[in-house]
Formats: sequence, structure tokens, C-alpha cells
Amino acid sequence: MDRPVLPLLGAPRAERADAVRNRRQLLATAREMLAEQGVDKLTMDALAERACLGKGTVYRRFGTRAGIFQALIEDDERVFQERILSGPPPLGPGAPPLDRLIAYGQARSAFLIEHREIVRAAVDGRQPVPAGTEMVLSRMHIGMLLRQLSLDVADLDVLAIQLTAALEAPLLLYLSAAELIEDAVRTEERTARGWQELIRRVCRP
Amino acid sequence: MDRPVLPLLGAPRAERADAVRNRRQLLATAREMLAEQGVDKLTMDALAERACLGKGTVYRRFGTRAGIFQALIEDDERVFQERILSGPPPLGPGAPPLDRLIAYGQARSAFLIEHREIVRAAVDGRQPVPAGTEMVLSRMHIGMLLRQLSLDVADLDVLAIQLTAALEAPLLLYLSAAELIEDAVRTEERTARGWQELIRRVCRP
DNA sequence: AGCATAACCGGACTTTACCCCGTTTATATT
DNA sequence: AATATAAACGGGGTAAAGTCCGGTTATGCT
Repeated sequence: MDRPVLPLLGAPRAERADAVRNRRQLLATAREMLAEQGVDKLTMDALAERACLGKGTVYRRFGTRAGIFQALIEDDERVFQERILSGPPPLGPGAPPLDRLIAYGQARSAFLIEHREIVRAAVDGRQPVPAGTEMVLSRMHIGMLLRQLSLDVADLDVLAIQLTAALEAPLLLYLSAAELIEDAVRTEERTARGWQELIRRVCRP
Repeated sequence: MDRPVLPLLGAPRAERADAVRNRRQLLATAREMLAEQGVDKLTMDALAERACLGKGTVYRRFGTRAGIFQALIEDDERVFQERILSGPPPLGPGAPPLDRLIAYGQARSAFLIEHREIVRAAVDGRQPVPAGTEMVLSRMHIGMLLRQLSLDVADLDVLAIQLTAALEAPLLLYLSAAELIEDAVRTEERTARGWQELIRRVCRP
């Protein structure tokens, strides 16, 4: 008569059905508003009202304004992650780690540029714990590929963080919005080439 | 009888004396509050009141909340910059560029860790033009040293941005506040070693 | 099915960033 | 010294973020 121990410690409990529905509803509405009016018209009040829900609900779901954008990105990241875990090489498995690493960086920066508005809005200086899980994906994947390369490096975790930062931060923090908007294509090209060269240099035996 | 053309186009005019005094006053007050009560008790109203100035003044001086922290950092950066421009080697001039590059990264990460609270508060996701001038210093200096190394690299500017990001972003975005607070010393060591190794690898002939 | 309870919901309330514009003041010119 | 003017000041006003808590509802157990 012991209960099925599925909530295996740590998964406190499955999300309630109405909660799931509301989250979907909120994310969908957020995307609509984003498409129609841009990032800064997306206020918590407006979102709640348009989704026909209370403001409290919005906050319980996402915690903070930046949290909404983090959730949106996580959502988009799922399909991106598919391409990495089971898509065709060199992005997916099958190619040599070095090629995958280069391909990953190029795909990732394209992704970040494509979602630049959301991605930047997800950065929140006030939260003590930095941003969201955004970079976890990159850090883990880059870390894994680095491990496969068996480089002679003392602290692979630190290297993974540094490379992740080199890949993502220019688009999050350092390139001016103007550069990204006016000439996204050129920026993407330079970034892609730069990444390739950086990785080649770092990973030389 | 033509006026002395000192405001040489671009320096629209010298700042008025009272404005200078008020800015100093505000920065000093901000530091006091920061030391006493931490970052998030530093509100615009509280700062204005404590400095015996109007709110409007605060905003004209700094534009935004994040702007205050950017100004504080810029202030601290001046003495840091001295060490680089005219301090003893290897940080200052005189040492080979590779050594200076490594030394710079280590000094810079120590600086960022020491000022972690302010630095993070200076990051503002809502402003379209990224952060402040914070990273300009790093990008320029790293760019200069890279140029001196005459590496065989296609796009040195991109490399400079990437390395700057690898240096700064972990401390701005990616390391959790917990790691930085609980074990700042260890974090600093790992970062410093990691930087050294990264630079060595990137700059191999 | 009925019940206990934990999770969820809503929206009024508080706090805070940021704007605006009539008033005051420093500075350059005569 | 008097004056013109551009800049700086102040503080009340707006809108948006984030908090709270009494009422409601889904879910698991009997």
C-alpha cells in the first residue's frame, strides 16, 4: 500500500493541470504581444489582462518580468536542442568533436541573433542569481565536447565557461543593439568565423 | 575677438560647477548607502533625499538606476587604469605583450570580483545599448596587446571581443552569486589560472 | 463519491523607476 | 556690475514591477 514513489524526491509534485494550461496561455499571449508591439510594450498588467488572468498568476508562474523572457527562450531552445541531440551532423552526433564544437557555436550564435530581443530582455541585473538556464545548455554541451577532445587542460569546467562566455556574451552584452539590428547578417558572419578560429586555436594539440 | 575655441567641437561645454559638486555628492552618498545597506536598498528617492537633492537631479546626472552603478565603476576604474597605463610591469608597460595580457586578465578578474555587487547592478537588460563603458577598457587594452603579438588572425577585433567576453562575462552573468560570495578566493584562483591557460593556447604561434 | 489539503487564482496594495516642466542659478558677455 | 541665456534644480505625477492574502479548485486518499 505504499504510494508509487514516482515523485522521486526533488520533483515535488507534478504541476497542476490548470497551472499548465495557464502557463501555455501566458506564453502564447506573450508571443502575440511581442510580435505586435515589441518588447517594452509587454508589461505584466497588459499580459495578464490580455490573457484573461490575474496578475498574481503571472508572477507565480514566472517570478519576474525577465522570467517571462527566460521562459520564452527555454521554449525556443527545445527545438534547438533537438537538432543538437539527434539532428544530422556536424551539429548532431556523428561528426568529430572539433567539428561539432565549431558547428555548435555557429548555430548558437545564429540562434541568439535571431532571438536577440528576447534574449536581451531576459538579462536582469537585479536578480542576484544570474539570468536563467539559458547558458546551461551551452555550458554543458561545450563541456561535453571538450571532454571528448581530451585536451591537456587543468580545469575543463572553467574553460567551458570561458568559451560559453566568448560565444554568448558578445551578443548579450557587448555588441551594441545598433550593430545587431542594422547588420545582423554581417555580424553573424564575423562571429561565426571568429568562433571557428578561436576554437581551432584553443584546441590545437 | 573670437572666443578661445577650447570647447573644441564635441566637448559641448564644460560641466557647470554646481553640477560637478552635485555629482560628487551623489556618488559619495551612494557609496555610503552601499556600504551600509547593500545594493537593493539604494533607491533613487532614498539617494536623492540623503544627498539633499531633488530626484530630478539624480536622473539628469545618471539617466537611470543602472547608470549610477556604471558611474561608480567608472570611478573605481580610473585608479585601475593607472596601474595599466603607467604602473610597474607586467601589468604596466615594459613586459612582453603575452605576459601583460595574462597579467591584465588576472588583475581584471580580481577587480570584477572585488566589485561584484556594483558591477552586476550596472547590467541593465532594458537599455537597448548594452551596459556602460565598462568593457570598453578591456576591449581596447586586450585589442592593443593582441595587435602587438602579431598573431595570424583574420579578424582581431572579433577576437578581442571574444576574449573580453571570456574574461568578464563569467563574473557578470554566469557564475552564480553564491559561488562568488561563498568562495570568492577559490573562484578568483580558478579564473586566473583558466585565463592564463586560455591565453597561452590562443596565442601559440 | 466524498473529503482533506495543498496548490492555485485574482486583484487590490505598495514600492520604485522614470518623466515633466515651472523655477532658480551659474557663467559668459558687455 | 548688470544682463542674457543655457543649464541645472526640485518635487509632484505616472506607470509599471512586485507583494499579499482571502477565496477557489484540482488532486489524492479513503
